[in-house]
Amino acid sequence: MSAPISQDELSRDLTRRYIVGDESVNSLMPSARILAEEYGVSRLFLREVLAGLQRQGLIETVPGRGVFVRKPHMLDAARNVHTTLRQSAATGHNLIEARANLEQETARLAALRATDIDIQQLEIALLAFDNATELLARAEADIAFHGLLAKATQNPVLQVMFGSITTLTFEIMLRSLADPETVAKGAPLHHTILNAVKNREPEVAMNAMSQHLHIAEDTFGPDLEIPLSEVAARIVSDVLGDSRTIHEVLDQALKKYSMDILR
Amino acid sequence: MSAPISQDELSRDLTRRYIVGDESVNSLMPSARILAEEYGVSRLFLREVLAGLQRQGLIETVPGRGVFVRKPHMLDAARNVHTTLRQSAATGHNLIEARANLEQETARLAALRATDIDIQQLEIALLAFDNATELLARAEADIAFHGLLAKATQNPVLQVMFGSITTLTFEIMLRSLADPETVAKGAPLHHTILNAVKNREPEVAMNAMSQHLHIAEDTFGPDLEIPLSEVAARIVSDVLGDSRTIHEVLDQALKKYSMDILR
DNA sequence: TTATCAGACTTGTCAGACAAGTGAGATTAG
DNA sequence: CTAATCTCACTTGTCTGACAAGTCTGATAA
Repeated sequence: MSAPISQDELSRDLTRRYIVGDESVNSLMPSARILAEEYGVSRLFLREVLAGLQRQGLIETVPGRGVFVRKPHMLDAARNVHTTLRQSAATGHNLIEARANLEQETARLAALRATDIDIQQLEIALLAFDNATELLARAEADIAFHGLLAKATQNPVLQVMFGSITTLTFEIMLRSLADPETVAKGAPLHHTILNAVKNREPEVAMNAMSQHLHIAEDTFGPDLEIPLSEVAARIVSDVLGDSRTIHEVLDQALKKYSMDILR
Repeated sequence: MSAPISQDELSRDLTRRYIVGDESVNSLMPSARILAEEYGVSRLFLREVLAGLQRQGLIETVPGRGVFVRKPHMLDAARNVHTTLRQSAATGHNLIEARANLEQETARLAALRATDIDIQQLEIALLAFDNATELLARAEADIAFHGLLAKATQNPVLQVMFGSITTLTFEIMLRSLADPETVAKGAPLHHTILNAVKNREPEVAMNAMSQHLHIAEDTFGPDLEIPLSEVAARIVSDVLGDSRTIHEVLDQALKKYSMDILR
């Protein structure tokens, strides 16, 4: 007589057995039917556990094929954080304040630690930003540039912290970058930052980032103090329509610029 | 003839209908049977959608009672981020670097904006920290103190960013606070920080926080450069055993100190 | 007035079934 | 012999109907 296993226990056990170390990534787990039988639970019960693991980005279930082990992506975590932020009363001012602190340090550390590959990828993103004619393409290149800087710090914790506000940041970029004046004033600072990273000048990179982030403050005007949730919802539906979610767009954009952070 | 609704669409529609604004919090949603019938989907399908909303902390299903609307808690987001961090190669050095940047700014802003209530709650947490005899109790008070500082910034974005590394931070605290010397050196700085907050001295608060965070660096020694996931897993099983998860403990601890951030 | 209890709810779980997608191996046409 | 096709055994996704367990309400009885 053994007590029935809980979802949490089963989840932990599956993780221990199949999701450990990098060598297990992309491997195929036993089918849900077999696992359910093995643990003496119904397939439905096991499915709920698998759904939990999938939301954490640990696995991916493919219809007709099976369950694959995956390495969690920065954005897997970001998705849920975004919900919390959307429900909060956070304003544009709050976001800029938080970003300023995080990204100044990010720029500083990137200037100290960026690898040649990091710099190459930053150049690609920056070129795409300059050449972009569409709002969406410009925003994609912009968020990629900032994300790649986070990657260049070589610090996973900073990357995840940046990831946690990435979706909201992207939404706000869609607003800022619609204003030509903001683009005109902000674009040169991207180059200043990248040059400082190349020349290993942490202080220069940090200051340029500070200026860059505070440009948005001017253009936002009165919107700076109203909840971002309202602003963001309106922008997203305007730019994307109802076909694609913000997460899908963002996921695709980051892949495009080799932003395989933490993957 | 209408196309069958997707989980995402249903999720969004439910959110729009029942989970908007603060007045809907704690309200009771229609039963799963009724909702399923209304949308023309099976109860199972609707359950999966509800499970997704529950994981985001937007609702809470109570057996025998129904589905209640909830406001997402800082830790709802933290749970998933923690998974990503655990799977990453983050080291103690990475965490301290990220915390130093975030929490120095947090201390500075708290000194500028803390309300009387914030200060009262900080005092309670600090008193509990000083009087704690057990390791777990000390860690609970410690994480609460730092979380309350984040709350005192009045910035939801900073709170969520702190939340995203709270679980990992808590795990590491369980290690640091086991060392008497670290406790002896760190404890006075808590008082320095709180006094600076009371006296509205942002620079003093920031510097004290900086010192406080870098004390841990000395005690970690060689462990500073090995993946935190290994260190954390060992500590947690030692202190908690297998009965309670780290999330349960943390959730309870934060409730104890009125850390109803974002709730 | 108070205590008890039956019944009508709720969510959680189960078993069995079928649809849709995938892939490998057998089969067939060239 | 080669290559295209097809069958079939897998996979996950979903549905239906059923029952257990918890909870609340209101009628009933002491």
